[in-house]
Amino acid sequence: MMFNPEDFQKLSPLPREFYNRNTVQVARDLLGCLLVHNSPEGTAGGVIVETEAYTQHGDPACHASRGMTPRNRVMFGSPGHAYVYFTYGMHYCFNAVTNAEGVGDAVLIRALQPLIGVELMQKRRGRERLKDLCSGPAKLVQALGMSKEQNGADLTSGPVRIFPWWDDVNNVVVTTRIGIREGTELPYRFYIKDNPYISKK
DNA sequence: GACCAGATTGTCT
DNA sequence: GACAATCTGGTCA
Repeated sequence: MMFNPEDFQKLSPLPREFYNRNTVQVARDLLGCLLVHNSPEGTAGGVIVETEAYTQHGDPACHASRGMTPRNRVMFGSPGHAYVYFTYGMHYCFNAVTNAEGVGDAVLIRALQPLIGVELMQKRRGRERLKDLCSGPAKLVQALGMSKEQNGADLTSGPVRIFPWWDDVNNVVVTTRIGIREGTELPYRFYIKDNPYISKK
């Protein structure tokens, strides 16, 4: 597919008001949006096809559920910023901070459909198949070349941005979240039905 | 396909 | 000291 990375630079990123809403709603609405990272190595990105909501109130799986710590402090900051955390001794995961400032909510981006900078993502991942590039929260962070450097980045004006992309996202599946021990009963995971690039059924 | 062990270290109790 | 919003490569079917 032909694609000029300059093209979407002219689009308007999702405004801060988009993120300053109910977190579960934002998680649903982020499906079909385009996540892009502009790095010195080049530009890479893809369409969001899987998300999970984490809410500070009534959600024990949320990093912010037991109050502010050095790690989770950006979750309590202004919405529309990146929360990138390190886990399992080797992986990073990317979230968008949501809801009002001071609340402590975020949406975990779990999978992308690769679209921009595919060659660069293949190189970073050491994998050829498109399905192996962004089909998991730590995979997509690696493919996009992100790390703790992007923690706290402004998604409306920084090197990491999210744009409206697909107009009508239908066939959204709502289910329970993956890889957590508490809060497993909450229906906070969203993915696009039959999309081949999600992490797991 | 399903299931499982191992990797590896920042973070919090 | 225990654990973690994961991934990979192995086994078995």
